[in-house]
Amino acid sequence: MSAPLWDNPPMNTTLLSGLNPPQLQAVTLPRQSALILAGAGSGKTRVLTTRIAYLISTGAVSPHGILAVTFTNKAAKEMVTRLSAMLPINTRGMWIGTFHGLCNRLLRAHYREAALPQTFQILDSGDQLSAIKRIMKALEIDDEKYPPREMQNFISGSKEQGLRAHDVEAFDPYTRRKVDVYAEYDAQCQREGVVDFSELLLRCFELLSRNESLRTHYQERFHHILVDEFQDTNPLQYQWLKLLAGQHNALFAVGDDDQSIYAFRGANVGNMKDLLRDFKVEAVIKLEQNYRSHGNILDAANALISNNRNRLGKNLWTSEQGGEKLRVYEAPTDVEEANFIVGEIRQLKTEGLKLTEMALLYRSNAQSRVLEHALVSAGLSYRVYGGLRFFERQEIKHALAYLRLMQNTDDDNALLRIINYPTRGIGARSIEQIQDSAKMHGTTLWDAAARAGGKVSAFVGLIEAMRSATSALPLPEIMEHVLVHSGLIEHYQSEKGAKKREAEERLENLKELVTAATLFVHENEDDSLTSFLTHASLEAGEHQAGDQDDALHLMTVHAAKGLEFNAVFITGLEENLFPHQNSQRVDGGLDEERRLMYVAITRARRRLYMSFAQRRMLNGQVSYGAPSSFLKELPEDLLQWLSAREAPRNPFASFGYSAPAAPVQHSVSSTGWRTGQRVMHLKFGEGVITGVEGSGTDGRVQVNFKHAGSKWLALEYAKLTAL
DNA sequence: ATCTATGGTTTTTTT
DNA sequence: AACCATAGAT
Repeated sequence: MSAPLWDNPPMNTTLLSGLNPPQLQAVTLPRQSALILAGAGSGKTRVLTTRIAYLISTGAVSPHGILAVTFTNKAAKEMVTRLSAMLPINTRGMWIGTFHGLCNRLLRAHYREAALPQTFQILDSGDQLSAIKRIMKALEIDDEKYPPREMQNFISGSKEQGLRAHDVEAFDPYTRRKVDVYAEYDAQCQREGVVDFSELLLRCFELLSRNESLRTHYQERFHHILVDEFQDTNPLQYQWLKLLAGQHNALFAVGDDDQSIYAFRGANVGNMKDLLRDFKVEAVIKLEQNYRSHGNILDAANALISNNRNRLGKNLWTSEQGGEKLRVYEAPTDVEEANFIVGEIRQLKTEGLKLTEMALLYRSNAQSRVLEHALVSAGLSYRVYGGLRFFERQEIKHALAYLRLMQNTDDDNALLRIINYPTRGIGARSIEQIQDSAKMHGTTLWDAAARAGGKVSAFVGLIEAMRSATSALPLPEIMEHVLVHSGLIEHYQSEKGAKKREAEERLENLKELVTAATLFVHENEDDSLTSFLTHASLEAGEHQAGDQDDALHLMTVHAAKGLEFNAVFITGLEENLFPHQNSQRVDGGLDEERRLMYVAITRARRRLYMSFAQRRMLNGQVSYGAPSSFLKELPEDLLQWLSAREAPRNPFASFGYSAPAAPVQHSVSSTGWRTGQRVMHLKFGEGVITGVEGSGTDGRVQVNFKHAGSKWLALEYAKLTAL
């Protein structure tokens, strides 16, 4: 253990300074279970990390005795970073991580007891779905009647409740069939030595509940368990925590019921009330002072969330009263909404606000397209968070599948993915034969393939050759070898025509994969292939380069939780989009959407824009939407409408309320040009109007050209064509 | 066996 | 608009 730092606790002056009374109370609480109700922007992360630092530096516990759980890798990383800044300790060996990451760690350490192969691999949701499809085909189940996606939700959902197939109550034949698939799926995963996300948790839970000595060992070790975003825990996670806490340990849970936005994934806010009961919690501390947002923003958020029932009750306040009003903009179309936003961003930029200080939020990933397009035309740099992650790209998954198969030949999923990619003359017919043979002999596909001849045995030979050629190589070189000898590189290089560009990007990504491997080897003690593959599954999205650039943040509202920005744009505030249509089918769905809106609003420190469009492209066709009902739930006197309300273009739509007309911004000026208009110039080429001055032919316009940059042009001379 | 065209379906949010 | 699965063409 590290030297006792608790001889001279300097934290009373530095560590604890600046905490408000409830924060201080939470941080210095004696060892007992507690629930900290921490509102948005109330210093939740600070309290959590400071408490850990406090416990360690006062000698209450050694770093070894702490278990800190978060939901995202980002949050875990943040905690570690802050902690190392507060304390001169090595955070490396500490158990700080996500539920999935920690369970993985535990299962790796006790793989035998958990009945898993040492190098078990993790299926991401895509892998899981294809595994399920495979099972369904084998069981000859009609995928019209049983959509694979639904099956996936059923299986994951059951696991998140802590239910194995035989635990699920099936009263009707329909459900019984699903249970069959669940059971068969689990058996298949076991055969192949793979686990899905929820299996990590369930397997870990079962391991601890069955194995008393192991359970006791960890219970005695983790004297203090701290959980972030407790409102997002599902029943299984809660049971897992209970198990580790045992009778004697303290569970320090931090959460905000108003920010519970993952019920669709099995999260159960009810866990907060259960915690109070199960742990006989006496310390409920509310952090209600918000240090983030101006008063108007907070007032709007509070007004909105007050429409929800069954809240634990919290009153968020700030000493920063007032501030700007919330700006609301109604655009005719999604494209014009995007152009408006671009205009505002430019303005904010000239006022000195950095792009990184601004965020563009939307309800669903598909909405980023239009926004991105406008940003590209305007030459503004941005960064999309979430969406398709690096390790989820098909070329990356293909490359990794080779590695997985090389390491674990039982992995049928991996084999099927690459046996004919790139194409090597093994078609559907051959694959079927292999599957039949495997079934008949009761072996894995790999063994069946090894028995076959011709092209199939050539494939088997290829994998084996790669394995022996790379067995002694460091990770990045293994990677390179596989990329070349699998034929992936050549395959993408030979792509031409329409797919050329796409293939080039894929090649770039493959190169990037080698870089990622190199980086991984440098940063991790355990630089084994298994470890890297685990990293790829568990931290698929964390791979973000160029964070230091001044770039705008684009992300879903979900992804924005926990973040804050000086200026925030909430876009697509239309009924059926936000709140989302599908939420109406679910019990309590609207309340969850409202909490989501609450999260969105409370991301903003100073300025908040909310916009919507009368018309937008949705699923490939034009749709007309009414303004989001959430806008009506915001106090009118906190809002500033930026657009005059035009008559709705849709004769069938009638928006039930009107707002005071405000000066129109970005309207067509007397020059005949308006900002956001795409134009063509004979010499400079394509561009977008970003500013208009003067009137008639005396005026001039500012155009940002794709290639020639930004220029002011006198209308009298410049020949501009509208695009 | 593989490529291409077609048509039907789809997307909410994610560790 | 993009993705997928399947049928038909090569």
